Amino acid sequence: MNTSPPAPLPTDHNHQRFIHHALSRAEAVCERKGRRFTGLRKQVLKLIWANHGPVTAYDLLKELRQEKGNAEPPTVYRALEFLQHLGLIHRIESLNAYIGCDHPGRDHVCQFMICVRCNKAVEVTDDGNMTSAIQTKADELGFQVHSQTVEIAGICRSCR
Amino acid sequence: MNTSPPAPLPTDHNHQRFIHHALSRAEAVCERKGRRFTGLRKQVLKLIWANHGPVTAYDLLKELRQEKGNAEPPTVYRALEFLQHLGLIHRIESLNAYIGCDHPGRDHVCQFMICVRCNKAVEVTDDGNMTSAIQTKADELGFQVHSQTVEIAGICRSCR
DNA sequence: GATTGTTTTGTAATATTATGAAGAAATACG
DNA sequence: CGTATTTCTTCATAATATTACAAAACAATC
Repeated sequence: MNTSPPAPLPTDHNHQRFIHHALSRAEAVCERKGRRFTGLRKQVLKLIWANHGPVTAYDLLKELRQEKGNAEPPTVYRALEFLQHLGLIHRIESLNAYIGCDHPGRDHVCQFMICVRCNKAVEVTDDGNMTSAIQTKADELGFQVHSQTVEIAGICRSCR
Repeated sequence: MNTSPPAPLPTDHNHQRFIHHALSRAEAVCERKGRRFTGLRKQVLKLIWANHGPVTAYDLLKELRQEKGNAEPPTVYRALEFLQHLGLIHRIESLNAYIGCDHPGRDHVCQFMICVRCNKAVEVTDDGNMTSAIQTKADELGFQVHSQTVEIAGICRSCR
């Protein structure tokens, strides 16, 4: 008879590794920028990655409460703000939700394809087309770009 | 002595005409689609145009209350939803605000340059570059686009 | 290893944005 | 007309986000 613990699904296992990777990357970023990667911030980032899609601040708040008993909105919002500033997560405006960034570090414009059916969001890496289209328009208008939000809603391949 | 009423500033005058134009355009759209352009909906659309930039639902609620005494959130939100569905206004996700659409009627992707200093938002007409960049990416991913949100934040020419 | 200044976190209160549900009023339509 | 549908009002509540201030943790220096 098999007494070993149930093997985690491969995807879960991968995901665990993925989370771990994200966390060490985050640690490195903080190090480099001289900011503190405190327990709380790490915990919030971990929760964000543990969810497979965009999570709202209040989702995180609930989970945080389960893990550490107490937590109020500012706690979550502050951690989110910190992580966002360091480019470790992105906010998805059209969902009021947050998601981990696949490739923090380099400055990048960030664009999402968001499935209205399964609620997954994938961050798209721009070849430069989108960015240059935006830049061209901005130049025409004499507009100095600070940041951009590109969120495409639709149906993803697996939900079709 | 001059007893005539103070002449409105040209810009205000233009703006009045502009509002009026927007309203009749709206009326036409409703007609064409067989929807009712009720007093309330007209009033809300007028208020949106009367503001020179993006307005929030609760701004509109306040103004509505001043004009007609009573009004509750659902009243405003429903009118907004109606107008949005008909393409007469757009919602700006990053501001939780609404703004009149310059060129309703034809289906169009919609992109905004939003000034973080003066809060004005201008709707940019895409030459197709942006749209095609997005479409290309979507095709790559097998993603079927429903709608897109492109919001560029920065400093506009006159605020530089 | 105490002191001091800075950053981070906790907590309570409140502000802002948005939706649900039930019934009344207005309108369309046979 | 009568009746079906849509729209509007109202009250209630949910969801999202911020302010303000106190306490705790930390880091840097003496």
